[in-house]
Amino acid sequence: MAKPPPSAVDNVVSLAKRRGFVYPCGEIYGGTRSAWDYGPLGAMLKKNLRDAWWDDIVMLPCWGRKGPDGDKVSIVPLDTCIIQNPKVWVASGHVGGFNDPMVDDKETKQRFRADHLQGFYAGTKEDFAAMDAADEAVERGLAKFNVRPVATLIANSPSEALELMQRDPKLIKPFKIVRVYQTSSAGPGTISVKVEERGHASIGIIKAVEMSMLVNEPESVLSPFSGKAGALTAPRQFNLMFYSYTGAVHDEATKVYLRPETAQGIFINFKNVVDTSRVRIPFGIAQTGKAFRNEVTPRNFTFRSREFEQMEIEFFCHESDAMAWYTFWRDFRMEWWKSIGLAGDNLILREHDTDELAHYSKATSDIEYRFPFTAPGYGELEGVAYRGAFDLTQHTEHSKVKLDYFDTERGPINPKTNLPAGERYTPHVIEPSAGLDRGVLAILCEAYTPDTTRASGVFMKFHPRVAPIKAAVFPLVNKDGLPELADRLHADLVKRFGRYGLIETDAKQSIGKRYARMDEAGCPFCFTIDGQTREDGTVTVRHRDDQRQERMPLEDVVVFLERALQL
RNA sequence: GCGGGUGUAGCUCAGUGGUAGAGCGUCACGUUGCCAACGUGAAAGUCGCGCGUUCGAAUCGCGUCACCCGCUCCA
Repeated sequence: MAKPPPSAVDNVVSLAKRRGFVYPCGEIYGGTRSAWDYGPLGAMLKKNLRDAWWDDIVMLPCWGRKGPDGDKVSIVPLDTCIIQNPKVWVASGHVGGFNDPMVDDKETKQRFRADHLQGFYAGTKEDFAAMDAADEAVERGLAKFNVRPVATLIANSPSEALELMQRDPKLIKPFKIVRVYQTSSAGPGTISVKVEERGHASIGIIKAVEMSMLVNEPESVLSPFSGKAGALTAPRQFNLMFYSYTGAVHDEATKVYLRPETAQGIFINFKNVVDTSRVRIPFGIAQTGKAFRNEVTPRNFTFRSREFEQMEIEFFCHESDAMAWYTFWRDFRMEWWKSIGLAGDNLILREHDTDELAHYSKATSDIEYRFPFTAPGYGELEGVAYRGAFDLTQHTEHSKVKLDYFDTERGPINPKTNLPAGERYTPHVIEPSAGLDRGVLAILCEAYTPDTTRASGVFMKFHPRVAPIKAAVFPLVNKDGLPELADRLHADLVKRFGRYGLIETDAKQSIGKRYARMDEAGCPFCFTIDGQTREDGTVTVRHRDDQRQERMPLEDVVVFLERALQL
């Protein structure tokens, strides 16, 4: 069959549906393109991951660890609107940069509008041995020159491109334009010229690079920056922001955008936070929330979807300390992902090359996970970017509101007071920006552990901290007073741990089947009440990962779980 | 968006023109003595959707939608 072989991610998708982690969105109406809903266990898993981030960033930043300045890390939370003043997205660059078909130069990382590409093509000197032959060819209307690409220019039109070439002949070296024909036999919108190449005459044409060429034969298009063939990506529509309208009248004046990232809500509230919460630089602002991007091609299960949740920190500091904070955050965030269960070789830290950086960034690294669908490559979980003062500067320019900071601990020492005179500056920003849904997906993929030796054939090896089901209590058989004992232990555990996750109990069917069911749901511990429990008050705990069993007194169960769940 | 492929029960799939199927899962009852045991029974699909061909379509044709793989978006 031509059907593609089931991939590792297919198995994860299948289990996710079967056990209620992830459902296709809008399924009963035929689905919504690449959108997914979280089922009971998935919603729990996602909440646990979000809470873990919140706890370790906002409640006890970096586990109480000290920053590079020797003080404990200071973070305050924020929760800003999905729909902001549209000017926010103009200032951030999202409106201007993402509404036209764009092309990237893969090598120089430069981006420009695809419809601004003008190509210059020339015939070979063999075709036109003499100047006169060239004139004759054009006059006779021989449209089908055997031309080859010489250069690509960025200009609004072929005539503007011609002007550029005439002003700067080096652009099309070694060709020289010796005559511009008034009419072109090569079609409308095309300029025909006579050129000279090292003494030989030839014909040249200037015309817009066709979109279809960028898509179908990128090798025949030269980069306007490097001149290399095939260096450009296909044109892409970057109208990535969703929009709507406020009020009943729908026109441009009432148009609003759904945020494509939560970060801008933080930047525009920088002054509010500084003025009202007694924070002092260095400090960070943290926020989780949904963001929306009208992706051209959402794909790979929940990896790239149009609606996704972010967990973002904007950490503000003085420029002189920024690199130290960048390194600190990069390393801490990597350590954090390891701590919640992505501890294996599938997680890597990748520092961006200098030519890969955005123009305003001095350093950026990605924390990447080797998903089944990216293997042997990796997909980004979190980006840690040193963004300089770019964002605050942009918003200052557009809003005319100064987003700077007066630092009383800096500046030259005032000899009279023997205190620093203070320094006013625009803070630099380190941005650790993580994808919550991607984190959940990575955890699902990492946890998925085939094991042919056990009945379920697979188990979900969730770290206890994020596992949706924290524990289960089973009577070995559904009689002889065992269910009553199980109910009692279950009630105790629910009372103590119910706020952190599900505590299951089940008396039906064989014990093996119930263990198997918990394996697939990723429950780390099963406590089983048996005949011996009635005699000496002990239960067995069954460990999910190695199926090991140990016996412990009933009264030790709570402490055991507290330790295992890191509470 | 382009190219290739796939849509049948919760999951995995069989069925190629003639009454809609299996395994697993789910639920109920019985049984049970530590890893999906067993028995009996039940619920569950207008075969992705629409139009066409045909006496008759899950099956053939066209269209459409969704998903998967490749190119691109990088939270």
